[in-house]
Amino acid sequence: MNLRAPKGTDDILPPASRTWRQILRAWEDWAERFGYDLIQTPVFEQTEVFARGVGESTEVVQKQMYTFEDRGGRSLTLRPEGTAGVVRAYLESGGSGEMKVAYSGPMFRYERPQAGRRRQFYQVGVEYLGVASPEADAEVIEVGYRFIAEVGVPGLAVVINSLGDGECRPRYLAELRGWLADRRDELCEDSRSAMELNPMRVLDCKVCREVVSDAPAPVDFLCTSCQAHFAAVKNRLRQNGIPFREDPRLVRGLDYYTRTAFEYIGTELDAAQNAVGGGGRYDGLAEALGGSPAPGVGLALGIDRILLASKAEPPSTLDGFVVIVDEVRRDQAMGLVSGLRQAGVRVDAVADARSMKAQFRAADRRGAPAVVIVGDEWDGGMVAVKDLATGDQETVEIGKVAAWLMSR
RNA sequence: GUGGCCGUAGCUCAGUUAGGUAGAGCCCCUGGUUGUGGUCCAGGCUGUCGCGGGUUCAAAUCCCGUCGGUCACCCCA
Repeated sequence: MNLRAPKGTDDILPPASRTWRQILRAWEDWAERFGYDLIQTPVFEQTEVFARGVGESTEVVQKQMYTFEDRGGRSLTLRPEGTAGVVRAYLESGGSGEMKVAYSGPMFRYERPQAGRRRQFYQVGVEYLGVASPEADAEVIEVGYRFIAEVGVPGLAVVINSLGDGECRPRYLAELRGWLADRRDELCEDSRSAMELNPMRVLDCKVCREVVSDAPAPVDFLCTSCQAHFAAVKNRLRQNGIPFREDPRLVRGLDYYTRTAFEYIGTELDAAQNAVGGGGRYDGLAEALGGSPAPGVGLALGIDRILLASKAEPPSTLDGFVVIVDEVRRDQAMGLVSGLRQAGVRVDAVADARSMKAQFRAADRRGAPAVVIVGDEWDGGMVAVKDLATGDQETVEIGKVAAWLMSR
C-alpha cells in the first residue's frame, strides 16, 4: 500500500480515539455549563474572511493558508482558525446583540509539521460576542481553564496581558517603533522586517529577547479605560480562583486582538509547542470584516496539544461483552445484545463463529469489564456473568443482566 | 522557508563498520483447555530491506539521485 494520509495529517484510531471522544465530551459539557450554544460554520470560507479578519500582515495569512479556486472561480480558503468565520456568521445573521457560542473542529495551516504542529489540527473554542464588559473576558478565560484543568495538563499556567485599544495602542506602537529604530543594528533580520508592519512581534522574538528585555510594554501605555478593563478582568479571575500571571511580553500572532490577550501554557511540556491554547478580545474584528462594530472575546484550544500533554488513559468503551457458547445460541445471544443496547448498556459480541477462547480474548482486548455467557443456562432463563477483573462468576436471570452489568 | 536525524514484517527494531540465501520480539490466528480471557507452552500468517539508477560474479549493506517520516528553528493552538 503506497497511499498515505497527507503530510502533516493524522488518523485518530482506537484506542487513542477513545481519549478524543472523552475529551470532546468534557469540552461540550463545560461549554454548556457556561452557557455557550453550539455553532457550526463552514470549514472553508471566502479567502477575504481570513485575509481581512486575521490580518494581511500575519504569518498565517501570508504563508500558511490552504487557498484554492473552486470550479466557479471563487477564491476559497480552508479555515486556519475559528474566530473569523464565527464573527462572519454573527454579522451575516444580523450582527447585533449578545451571542455566546462554542465550536470544535479541524483547522488547516500549511506548515512544516513537527511535534504538536500539524497541517490539519483540531481546535475547540468559544466566542462571546456583543459584550464589551470585562466580565466576558474573565468568563472566557475561566471556561478554558476549567476544561483544561479537568483534562489534566501538568503545570497548567494562565498568562495574561493587555494590548490596549484603538485609543492607546497607536501611541504605544509609535513609541515602540522609535525605541526599536534606535536599536535596529542589534535586532535579528526577522525582527527588522517585522518592526514596521507589526512591531509587537519583536517583543516575542526569542533571538532578540536580550535586546528587548527593557523595551516599552503595552501595559505601560494603557489609556484609563483600558487600565480599568484590565484591572476588572484580573479582579474577577482572582475572585473565582483562577491562578494567572501577567506577562508584559505576551503578544499574539493574529492582528485582531485588542485589550486582553491570554495563553494557557503547559509548563512541564517538553514539546517546543507548550502553548495549549490562547485567545483575547477583538473589538475591531467585526469592522475589519466590513460589518458594523461589535465587541467580542474568545479563545481557542489545541486539542492535539492538550492530548500530547495529558497523561489520560483511554477509558473503557464497553460495559460488557456477550460470549456465545455455541452458534445454535446466536439468535438468543443477539436478542440479548439488542435488548441490552436499548436499555442503555454498552455491549458487543463477535459477529462470526469463534471459539470461546477467542471471544474472551476479544472481550479482554476491547477493555470490557465483564462477560455475559449465553449457553445451556438460557433454557432455564439464566445466563452466566463473569467479572473479568476478579474472575468471579455467577448465574443470573436474563432479565437482570442489564442491572448486573451497570453495577460493575 | 532553513537545518539535524531516520526509512528492513501491521508495530518496535537488529543486521549496514569489513558486500555472500531476510532476522528477533510484540501483535494477530490456531491448538494445548470439545463452556472461560489476561499467565505459560507449541505451531502458523506477514517483507518490492522507501523508490530509481550505478559499481560488482554477488548489494538491505558501497556510490549518486529522489521521495517519505521525524525533530528543531521560524510561526502558532
